[in-house]
Amino acid sequence: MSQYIHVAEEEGEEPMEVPSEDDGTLLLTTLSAQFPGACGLKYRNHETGTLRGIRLSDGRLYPPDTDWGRHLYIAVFPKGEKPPGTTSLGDSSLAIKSYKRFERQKCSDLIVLGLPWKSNEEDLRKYFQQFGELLMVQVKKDPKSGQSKGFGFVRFGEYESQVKCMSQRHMIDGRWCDVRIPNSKEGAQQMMNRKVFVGRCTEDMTAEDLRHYFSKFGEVVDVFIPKPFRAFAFVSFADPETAQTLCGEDHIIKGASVHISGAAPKASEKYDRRMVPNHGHMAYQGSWGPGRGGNPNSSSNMSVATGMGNNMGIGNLGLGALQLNHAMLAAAQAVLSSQTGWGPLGLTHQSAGATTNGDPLAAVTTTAAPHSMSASGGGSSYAPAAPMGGTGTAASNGSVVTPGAGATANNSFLGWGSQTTEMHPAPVPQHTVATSQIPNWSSVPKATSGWN
DNA sequence: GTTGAGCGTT
Repeated sequence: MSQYIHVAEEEGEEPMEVPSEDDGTLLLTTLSAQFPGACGLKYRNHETGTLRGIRLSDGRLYPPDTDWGRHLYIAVFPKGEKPPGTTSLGDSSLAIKSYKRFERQKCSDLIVLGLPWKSNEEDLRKYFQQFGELLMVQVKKDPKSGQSKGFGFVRFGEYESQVKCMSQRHMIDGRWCDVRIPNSKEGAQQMMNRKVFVGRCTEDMTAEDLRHYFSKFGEVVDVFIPKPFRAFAFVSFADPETAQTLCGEDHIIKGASVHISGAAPKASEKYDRRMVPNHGHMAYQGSWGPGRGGNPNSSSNMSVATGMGNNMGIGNLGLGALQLNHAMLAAAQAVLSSQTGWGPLGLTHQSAGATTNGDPLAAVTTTAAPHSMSASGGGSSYAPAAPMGGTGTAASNGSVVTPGAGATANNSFLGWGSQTTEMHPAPVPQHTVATSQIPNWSSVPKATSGWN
């Protein structure tokens, strides 16, 4: 049962409506798309006068009662920090720019899919500058004919712009277009520094145990425990800073001392294809789930296989620590090579359960009203990559309109059917799109971990 | 001059 939840950045400030999912939960990604950096929700309990926290699990916020009611919820930010200044994301202020979180979260190139053949780089720039400063705009073309291939790339100067841009679909020159993180090395790299390797795990540590333990340090977006038991795990955080802070530390979990280090193999400081076995087959392929973002692996291994229980003593005691570490490193490399961060290949290790989405980088699940752009007067095919104009705002672009305001809109975004210009008065909630875009994971080549 | 899921000559 989906509903709109009133959320404000602070008590007394203007609330914004954010939509819940059909199951009544609110995706953290939905929240963070509107409140970048937010890690939770709270509200004032008028019976006690105190603030009450909202339960967060697996990237989902759960309603305090049977539903969210009419409470005014307050976005919670890490360590009490919040972006100073503005409450809305409409303007990219310097204040927000200085907010730590945005310094850590780097922009990546974004692929724009579904462009009209006629759209050129100038068209793209005109449209996308409403989200913020653009550092790059490209329309991929056939070298000979100059004809557009129907997709392109953009890059924003500020992460805030990127998040905002990815939280919706886009009407560009009469077609609905999608903006996604490309399946590139860069994306995998960005994910890598959010993931830590947890060595010396014991078999009684479940994914839930690890998630619960590490949530003390920051939002955990994924826990991966290889099966069968291999005495290590991977924990991924929403904030790379959290992961990096933990690196090198020893922690006691369930009475055992685990060691935390970077998930990327130390042999290669920079993640490099040449270091990865089987790279020819699936390096980076599908590192980012097409269409919906999120993590196919997320919390899908809440139970740990116990088939190798009898071997535990051997692994922990019989072998020397160095050997074990080597074994763990080798296993970790094997797992990483087949996972490449967050690839669908992870599903070969564990069951494909419900996915969560705690990753603002891949936040495409929000339901913000799509913007649209009427066909602006055709310009030249090639727009020089360009004067980085000032930070554009929606208001500065007269050609930007919203469907709700009677602009050209259609319902063809329900599928990739005809992109007609049929008028449609009320846009359908966007989250209906996400489910229609869940890819067919089974089409992905199978990986070999090297340990099985 | 057609087409509509995808992933970038640098």
